[in-house]
Amino acid sequence: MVKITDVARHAGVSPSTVSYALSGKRPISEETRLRVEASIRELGYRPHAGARALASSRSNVLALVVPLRAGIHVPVVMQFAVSVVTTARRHDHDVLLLTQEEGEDGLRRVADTALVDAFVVMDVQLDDPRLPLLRSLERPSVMIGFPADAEGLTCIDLDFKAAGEACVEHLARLGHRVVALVGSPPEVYVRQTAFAQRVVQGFTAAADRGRLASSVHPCEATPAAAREVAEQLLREQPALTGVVVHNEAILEPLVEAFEQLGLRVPADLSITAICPDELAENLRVPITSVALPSAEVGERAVELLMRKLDSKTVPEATLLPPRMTERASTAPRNTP
Amino acid sequence: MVKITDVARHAGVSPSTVSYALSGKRPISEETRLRVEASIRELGYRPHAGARALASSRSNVLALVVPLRAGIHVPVVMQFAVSVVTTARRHDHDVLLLTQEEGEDGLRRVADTALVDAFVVMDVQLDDPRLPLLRSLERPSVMIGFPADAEGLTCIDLDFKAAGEACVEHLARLGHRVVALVGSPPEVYVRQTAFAQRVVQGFTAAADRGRLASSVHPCEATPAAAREVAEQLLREQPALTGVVVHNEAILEPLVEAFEQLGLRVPADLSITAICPDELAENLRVPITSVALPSAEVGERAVELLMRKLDSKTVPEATLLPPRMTERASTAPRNTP
DNA sequence: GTGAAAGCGCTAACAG
DNA sequence: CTGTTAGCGCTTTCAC
Repeated sequence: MVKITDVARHAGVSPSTVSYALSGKRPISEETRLRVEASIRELGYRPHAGARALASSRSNVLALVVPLRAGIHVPVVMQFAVSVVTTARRHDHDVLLLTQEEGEDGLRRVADTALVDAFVVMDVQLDDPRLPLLRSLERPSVMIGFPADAEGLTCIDLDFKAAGEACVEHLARLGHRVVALVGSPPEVYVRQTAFAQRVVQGFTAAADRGRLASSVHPCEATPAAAREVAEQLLREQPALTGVVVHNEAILEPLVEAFEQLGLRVPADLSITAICPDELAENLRVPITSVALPSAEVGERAVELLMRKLDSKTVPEATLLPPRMTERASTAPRNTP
Repeated sequence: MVKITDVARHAGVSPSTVSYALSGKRPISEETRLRVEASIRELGYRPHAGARALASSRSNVLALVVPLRAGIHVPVVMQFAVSVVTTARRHDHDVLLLTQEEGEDGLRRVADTALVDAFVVMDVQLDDPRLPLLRSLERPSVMIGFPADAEGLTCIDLDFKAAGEACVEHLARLGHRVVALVGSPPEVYVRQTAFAQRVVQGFTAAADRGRLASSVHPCEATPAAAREVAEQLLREQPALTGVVVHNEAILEPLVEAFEQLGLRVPADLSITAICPDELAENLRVPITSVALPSAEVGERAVELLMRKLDSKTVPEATLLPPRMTERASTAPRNTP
């Protein structure tokens, strides 16, 4: 294994000069820097991560905490993860994957052993049990999602309330007067996951403001459940002409179910969704949707974390504004 | 931060004794061990990961290499990942997430910096460009999937050939004589991913052996593509009564498409799949399937890796035998 | 069964 | 602008 002293000798400088040439933490003359860089390349030198972590008390590793509870849409989680890794690498950091089997102990463990420098925490609940720990840990963290009390924490997410509002307002503009929200599985609400609730808030507030009749329907993530909800809606709300879907897993079967029940989309029923663009684009009827910007959220989360690691201040709350794309699933209300 | 010398002082022993009490690498008297353990607990001592890695040249971190190419089913990848993390933790290891943005350089980097001790490599292609590197790296690796030439490597996967055979044999036993395989997206075959090809091999071989008429149909991972394949099959193979599906994303829409085209499952058409049990169970018509044992593969992969890290020998190839579960989607051929 | 001490490879004062 | 050097906290010979 080639080490820093080998490089130093080869370049005719001291180890500290090599170290500083690498870190840029003090000025190095153009000439020696080039010589050091050449030696590094020639010898194929790679600094030992452990030695570095020990000497600098920085591991350059972030922990990504992925609980993977029931009712979450896995592809979205994966997109987050990929974008977190990609962005972390751009900042010369690696990513340690932490699932929730160990619970909060896992967080404490990797923090206490100095395995990681900071945390990206996903799937945050309104009353998340990890909050006290994250506040007490001496390492910075960024949460993807908002708890009820975010005091002293850094959070980022799509503005789900505004997303819910945007969907309703879009339908209202098209003349729809009776709308329904088909939401996440019941357990997601029971668990008090913030984002699901905020969609409901936005949906309801916008409907009330616009004097639309509205109702909310949690829905399991199975095609069968989707069909049931479709039937129920038709039965109980015959005047319904606008639907907002906030449940990736059942978007496709729900649309199919409505059509099988004799409703044409968008002629008889307008449908909008809050979901990844990729999903909305690829259905048989492309769906007007507010994008779930997983990649952007992951990227921004890591960038916030990097600023915190540099002891810079960051906003406590970052809400990404909803971005709606009109596709083939919404149309003006068919007034007979 | 509490360190090993603090614990040593508190317990009235030397640092090395604390270290050995922790690692068990040399005998410690019951009495001192208990005293050391008590001190550790009392002081809340956690060994510094970097210091440990530096002194022992073991980081106790595995790299999980997840390429995330097009055409792979994300939930399955996630299941692998979770099971890899869980099993690694059981063996006192953590998991670093490596996507393929960096390509092979990423592997080399984390190996050369001693960030990780070993690799779990997913989504292996028949002619995988990472193979030479993995062979040359001084760190052990286990591949999930089989390349064309696995010489000198350790591989594990479901026996996809046997899985393809099992599906055909099941249909043959039920009296079906004309069968089709609806496979993965074309890019998966073009890329020469081993598992997709092996399903085709097994499917075709078993069909030939049983003198069944058979055909193979790659299919994009979209509902629209599923509908097209269904229509095509009905048009071109009117005698078709048995279908094997190896494409998680389109299983549900394909079944729906067949039924909308007037075929009842299983009365007119028997369907079997190679997919996660969870998917097969939750369709409106539960599907007879060979399980994709993601969790087991991930677990076994890590266990192989642990044996290699202990310099024990392991089999080069581990093929998990297919396990078929009969559900509601297959029935004896309806002989009019 | 236990202790002393020499590193592991790097960073960051401190010194010039 | 560069070199010298003292650790960072742990493991592991070597010695008893």
